[in-house]
Parts: sequence; C-alpha cells; structure tokens
Amino acid sequence: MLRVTTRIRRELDKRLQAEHGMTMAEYDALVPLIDRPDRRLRMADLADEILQPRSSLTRIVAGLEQRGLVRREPLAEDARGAYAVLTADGAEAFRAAQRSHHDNIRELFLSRLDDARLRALAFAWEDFGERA
Amino acid sequence: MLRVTTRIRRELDKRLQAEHGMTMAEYDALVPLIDRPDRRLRMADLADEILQPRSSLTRIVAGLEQRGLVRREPLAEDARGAYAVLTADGAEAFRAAQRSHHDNIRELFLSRLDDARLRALAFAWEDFGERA
DNA sequence: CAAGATTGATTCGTCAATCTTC
DNA sequence: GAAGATTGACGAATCAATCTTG
Repeated sequence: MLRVTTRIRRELDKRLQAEHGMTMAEYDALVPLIDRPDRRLRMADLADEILQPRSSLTRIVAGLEQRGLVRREPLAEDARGAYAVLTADGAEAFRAAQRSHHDNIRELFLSRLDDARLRALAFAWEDFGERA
Repeated sequence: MLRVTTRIRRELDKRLQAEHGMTMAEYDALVPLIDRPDRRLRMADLADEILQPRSSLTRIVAGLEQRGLVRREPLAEDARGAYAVLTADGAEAFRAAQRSHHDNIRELFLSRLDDARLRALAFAWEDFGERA
C-alpha cells in the first residue's frame, strides 16, 4: 500500500509540474496559506503544518517568491521572524492548480475505488494522526 | 492520507538508513531478487518490478555493487543485457534490514490501527493495481 | 545561549542523450 | 533503427553549520 500511494503521489507531482509548473511540495505549502484570512503564516509554523524541515521550506518559498506567488514579510513583533504571504497572483495560480490537481486525484485514485471501499478507507484513516 | 503515508515512508527510510545504511529504494530493489531461486533478474525486469526508471535502477545497483551486496553479470544469450545478482553478503544484509524494517512498520503504522481498521484497509486496497 | 531562519554541501532521483548490441 | 543499459547534467530534499535577534 505504501508502494501504491507513493506511485500515485509521483504521478500527481509529475502532472502538476507539467500543467502548472508547480511541484507538490510547493502546492502543499500554499494550502495552509490560502486557508488563512490574512493569507500569511510564519515560516516555522508553515513548515510544521506541511511536515517539512525549516530548511526545505526556505527553498520552497524562495522558489515561489521568485515567481511572484508568495512574498516574505518581516514581523513587527520579532525581527527574527518572517511571514510567508500569498500574493494575489499566488492565490489565482493556486486555485487553477487545485482544480486540475483534484481532477487528477479523482482520475488516478478515487475513481478506482467503489463506494464501499471509499468508506472503508475513510474509516481506517480517520484520526490516524491523533491516535497513539 | 497521501500525506500521512508519505510521512511514514520518510520515517521508515530514515530509520533504515540509520540502522542499516540502506535506502528504501535499495531495499525495494533487493526484494524481488531474494524472492528468486537463482537470486537474479535482468536490469530492465527489476526496474519494472520496483516501478523505477531504468536509469534510477542503474544508480541503485551501482551503490549496492560497491558495497558487495549485488553484482552485475553479463547474459550469455544477449550481450546487451545484464543480470543483477544478489550476493551471499547481500542476502544476509537484506534479511537483517528486513527484520528491523518490519518492526518499524509495525511501530509506525500497523500498531496504530485496530483490527477493524486493518481489515478495512485490506479490503479497500485489495487488487487496486488490477482494477481499471 | 535559545529561537527563527537561511546557506553550504551532499545525496538522491530523473530526463535526455549516448553507447552497444540486436 | 529499436532494445538494454549507462552516463551527464540538473533539480529537489535535507543535514549540519551559520547568522541574527531575543
């Protein structure tokens, strides 16, 4: 199962790159940002949300910033910290990517499972992270 | 779910490296070899089994060969081809790695699911590869 | 000296190009 | 010219070391 999901993730990544020039690591980083009303998160908090080391997030945000999808902003309260802020371009690019990404997930994954199997999966995984 | 499984795989990989100096890609490549009675497979066939591009397999086998776990062997029938052959050292190293890898899978994954959830997972994933 | 963040250096994975044999 | 396999070159991920501010 780990093998299959890895394979699906690889294919999703490839398509996202081909269709939107965006890696899945970048996509994953944008998700928590677009969910925020102010579209910003501190670097460390964002890194934790997407389960990535801080150094990896630095590279990811650097790439996104260069393409104008995210910008860094210093904090007033703490001169050490920095926000990653989603730009208007970034929000638009993300939504476009999200549409085809969801389509791809349906095609490669969800459509291959009937209702009973989907329910079984939902049951098996619910609260996995929270359980011991 | 894809996120969680990716995270588990990352942790499994890290532990395999720390405990046995072996990546999961290497581990995955050894599995089909140890299953064969003659402990050998053609490079292209092995690449297909583990769902990796041929070029990736070449690197993986190169690393394993350097450590004496695998050796390359030319084919009598076709001078283009090459076998990857598991050595005695390789078989021993693999079995040791396999023990702790299975322990790690139990700890990070299986132990967090009760029987009902394990059955649900098995049901959801059975024959996934074979279905449309 | 701890926390937030970045950088240097290394490794891993992959594509496209290449080499050899069929 | 196609198949089997490897190599060159590049991108992505991550650890340890570093820089700055608290």
